[in-house]
Amino acid sequence: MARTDILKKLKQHGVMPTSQRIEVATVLLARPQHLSAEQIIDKLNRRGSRVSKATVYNTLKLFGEQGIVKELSVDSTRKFYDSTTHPHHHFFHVDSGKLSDIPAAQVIISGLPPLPEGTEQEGVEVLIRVRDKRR
Amino acid sequence: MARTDILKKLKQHGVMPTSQRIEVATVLLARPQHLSAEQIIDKLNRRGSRVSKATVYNTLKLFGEQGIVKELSVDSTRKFYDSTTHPHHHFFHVDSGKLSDIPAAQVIISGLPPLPEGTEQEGVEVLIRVRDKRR
DNA sequence: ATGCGATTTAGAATTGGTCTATAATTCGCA
DNA sequence: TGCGAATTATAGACCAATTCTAAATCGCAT
Repeated sequence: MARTDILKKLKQHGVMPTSQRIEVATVLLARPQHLSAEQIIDKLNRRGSRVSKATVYNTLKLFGEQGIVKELSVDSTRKFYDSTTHPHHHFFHVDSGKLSDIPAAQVIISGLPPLPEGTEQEGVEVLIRVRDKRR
Repeated sequence: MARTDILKKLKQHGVMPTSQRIEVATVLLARPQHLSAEQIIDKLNRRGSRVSKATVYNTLKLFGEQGIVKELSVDSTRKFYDSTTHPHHHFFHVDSGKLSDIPAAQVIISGLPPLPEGTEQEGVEVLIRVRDKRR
């Protein structure tokens, strides 16, 4: 994603594009991927960007709230940040801890009961837990 | 769940029924529910059972491994322990942090892609995120 | 240049959970 | 019934991810 697109995206979502936010966005939005905060910090350091840990966390939280990225709670030891925000599902590889995407487009879930009284739906997530085939 | 049933269940799953394990099982398996470790510790204390924090965690982990309860990672701040172990899905109420069950029986998911190469399926979880209806 | 709100920062604090070393309990068995 | 071995329980130290705090810095309109 080009720098100008990043800038546009931040503005579209009402986020002031500071240099640290641009750095974080550049790393995470580079491609469809799922990264933990720690992985993002590593990548930033490797690029030579000096962004503090606190800022990375603040920024990721802000991006999540503004819909620039999607927070995933798959593994209770850490959060993942997904650069793909449109609805989709995941495979979770339990041996490696890695996620991969399942496009939501053709997935149909039927036979669900009505939502609990007084609630409205916010999202549906399908998680398919897979492991290395043992033979 | 009566004490004798608890005893039977622990034995069936190859878990030696010590008094602490019976206490924890009694609290969690009382009904279909989703409790965090902290909630379980509270309930134990309120009943007057003195079981250490470490033992509660050890026990819950053991129960999870032996299929007596199911560990859920829905909210990345903590784990939930589900007294219902047969396959099913969940509503997650984002405002209250509470879970409720969706029987898996009649839910059908179609249009899923093949599993990633070299992997086999371990489980499927559908999570429907709901919030209070705003009007 | 100056002031001011927003942002960033280092490091402390918090939280959920695990580890370690010790103490207590239980088991197999003579 | 009693003893050593093995298993389990415990307090408290420890750990990793994340959040908080309070001070420093930035961007920019005056």
